[in-house]
Amino acid sequence: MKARLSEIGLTVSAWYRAGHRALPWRETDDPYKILVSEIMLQQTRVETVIGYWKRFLEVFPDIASLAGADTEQVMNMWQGLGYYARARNLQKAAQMVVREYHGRFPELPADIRRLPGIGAYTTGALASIAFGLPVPAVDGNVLRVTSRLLLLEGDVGTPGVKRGVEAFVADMIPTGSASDFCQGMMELGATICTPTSPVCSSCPADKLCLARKTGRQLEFPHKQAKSPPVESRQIVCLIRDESGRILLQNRKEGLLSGLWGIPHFESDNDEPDADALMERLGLTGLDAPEAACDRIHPLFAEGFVGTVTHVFTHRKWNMEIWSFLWRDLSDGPGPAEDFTWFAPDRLSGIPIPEAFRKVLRLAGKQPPEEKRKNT
DNA sequence: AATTCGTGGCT
DNA sequence: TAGCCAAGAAT
Repeated sequence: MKARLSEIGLTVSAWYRAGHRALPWRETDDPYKILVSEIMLQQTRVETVIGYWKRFLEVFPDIASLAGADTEQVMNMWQGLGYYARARNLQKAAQMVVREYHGRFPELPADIRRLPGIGAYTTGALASIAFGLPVPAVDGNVLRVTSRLLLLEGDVGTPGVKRGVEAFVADMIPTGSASDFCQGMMELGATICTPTSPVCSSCPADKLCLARKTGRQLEFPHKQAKSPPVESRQIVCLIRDESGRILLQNRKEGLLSGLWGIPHFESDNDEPDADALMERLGLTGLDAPEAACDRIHPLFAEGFVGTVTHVFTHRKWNMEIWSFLWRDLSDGPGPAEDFTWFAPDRLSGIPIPEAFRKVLRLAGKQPPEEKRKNT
């Protein structure tokens, strides 16, 4: 078996050396820049990452600049990329490298693994790509490729099977070619050994693949189906003041934390519930359910704007947008501390997730803002 | 082990 | 089109 694994490793690394896609992070040997690419690439497509990676490194060209940056600006560079905990963990990792390793990126896999946001895969990727160490980097590509090559019957979603694959892959790594092999396995999965239509006739490991030999390529990898997103009805409250500014909340935890959001709450009622909105805004000094339409109340309901749907990995928001005017009634109470008023022309400069940008576009509070392109 | 955490492209 | 999926990690 080991001879077989070793032959696969030599074949894949040689294939990678002979030719591969030119990706920008393959033109550097700076561990920091490679780290940024690896974090961005987690569960994210290459084409999407390219533009973000270039822009990010223009603003944070080295690990010290990222460590010392304003977190809001880091989130801003990440806006639209998703999985925002990655951005906050990346900055924490940068700060840890600066503080505990004097800005010198740690080479020991055990040290790399301790950095926030870096798990088994990213540790292997950095160790092998940036430092040439023989450490397995098992991502979704490698799970698929390996499960096909070896006809692995286990569910690749389970930690046990994944550890088993790591052991197999570790025995594939050719001496002195850890980087080419690591990237070769992923390149193979991304360009040849694809999920639904593998091009086996072009595969360098054609003769070594047990799935190919038995015509069972599409049966692998085995994985259990994910449960569909849970739907909910969200009442989204677009609140502007008399000077046209919009009220946003800095989200502190859970979904979309670290980004600015439009005040909203889950509801199954037909009309927006004034009590729920008051509670959402932290306005405990006021009462009366009818208050949202009362003339002496700061919040004046202007009416229904429209609906927006947004699907997250495991949630689906069916948003109903309602418009309110916040009237300055001299001494009245204001929104809670995590709320801030923003002029419409400031919205393009702060991190706001796609779900709420859709709402802003619907309401015409923000220019359509051309989609970021890879340049 | 099972959930949580975004977004966009593709079938 | 509704679901699947992408260079996963944290809890």
